[in-house]
Amino acid sequence: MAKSKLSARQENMLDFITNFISQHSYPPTIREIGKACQITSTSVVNYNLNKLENEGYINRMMRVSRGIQLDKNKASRLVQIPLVGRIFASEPVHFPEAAVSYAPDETINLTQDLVGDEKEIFALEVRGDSMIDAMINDGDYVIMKQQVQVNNGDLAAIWLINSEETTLKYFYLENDMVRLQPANPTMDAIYLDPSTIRIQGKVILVFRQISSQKTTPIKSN
Amino acid sequence: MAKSKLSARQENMLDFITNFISQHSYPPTIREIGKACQITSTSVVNYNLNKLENEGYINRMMRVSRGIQLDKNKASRLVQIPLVGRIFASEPVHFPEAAVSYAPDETINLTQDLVGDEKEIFALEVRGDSMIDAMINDGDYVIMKQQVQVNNGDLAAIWLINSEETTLKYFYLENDMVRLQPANPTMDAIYLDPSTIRIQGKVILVFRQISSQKTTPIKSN
DNA sequence: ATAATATCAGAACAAGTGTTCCGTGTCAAT
DNA sequence: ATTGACACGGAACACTTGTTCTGATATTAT
Repeated sequence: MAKSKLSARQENMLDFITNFISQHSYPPTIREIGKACQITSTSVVNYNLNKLENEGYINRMMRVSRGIQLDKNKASRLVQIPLVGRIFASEPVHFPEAAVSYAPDETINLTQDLVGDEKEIFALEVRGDSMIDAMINDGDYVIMKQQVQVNNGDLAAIWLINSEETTLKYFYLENDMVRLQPANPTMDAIYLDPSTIRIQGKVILVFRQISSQKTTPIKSN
Repeated sequence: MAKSKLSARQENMLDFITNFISQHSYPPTIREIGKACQITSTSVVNYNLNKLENEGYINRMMRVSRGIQLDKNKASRLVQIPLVGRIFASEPVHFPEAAVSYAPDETINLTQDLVGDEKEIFALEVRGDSMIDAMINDGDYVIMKQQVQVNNGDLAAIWLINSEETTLKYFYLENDMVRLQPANPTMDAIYLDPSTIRIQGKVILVFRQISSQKTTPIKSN
């Protein structure tokens, strides 16, 4: 019932089923799933389909050919995002070393429809009020993808070399100058030479937990 | 390939298939179709499925269970709407007598997704500029359903008893008074006592043929 | 190490399912 | 009346497909 991490095989199967339905508009058979996922035995496919059903990803109709329904509410898979640290204005974003397996103390669980198919995404907790011009408050969580290049219009994490601070702003490259546009429309953009910044990543999602326990503090400015 | 009128049985089947897919998200089997449509023989279902495929309403995958695809471009059926006359501002809408079979000289062919599932709908050609406040011009076609009652917000054909004219306006019943709102937002609504009007029908669709042969005339007012 | 559990493969079975063949009845045209 | 096209029903066939059984292998906990 509860969502848990799927095995690689189950993930593979769910991928295939989703694609198959969107291509054919009817679900695949057990044997079609097996063939696509390199599973020689129908019983193994059946076994993992039951797992997927117990986890709530699909519904199965007993004794009905192609009797698989994608549970639309749950079909978007759980994505476990490692919470790798905190983001301060006063220092560059610290991503963990790539290709190094590590055990994150904490993970943020979101659904795939929210964060998309991006791989290697990280969650960071925002510390301080310095991101206020990105409409991001102290305590917010930022889901980012580490990359040294972003597209125009992306909300990017940028290390300002001269002032030695990290900022989150919308990135636009215009005539060899970089325009950094705050998310807050009342604030002005800043223009910088590309050599004075270092792109650290792209923001995929920002969320804020409004807990009922603590009243939301009123910012003094 | 070309669209033609479906038999009652084929229409019934196509209805069932459409509903079945939307309910189950996988297509029905031949026998499920037969049972739902009171067809005892699978061969007859197969026979009519091939007809539906030849007419372009569905695609079939040979030897595939539940291998039916609704051709989304063609699945919306052709609806033949009898053109029963013209609509003048100076006289009530003249619908043909109900329960009397008649042979319309002309029919308007539209697809079901445009006009919905309503039965007993008629096409009327608009004559004169008097419907201009409903954004309907001379020569436009109006698809209507005859009914003596409409819901608030419906675009209704209304016979004004006192002034002896037909008008097309959005209908709102407010505090025992009827507000007739022109489609043209620059024009004011009129308020009438319900006893002074007679609802004749609900407008389902309005369309205008812009033929390349004649240039669209510029209205003088 | 040992047991318990999870995952897997192969095979066989029973039910589901599309296909095909044959015959009947209807209807319009000749 | 005869023909032909069309629609239909019944039945049988062959293939598809979900299910189940047995046993092997891998993983984890004690």
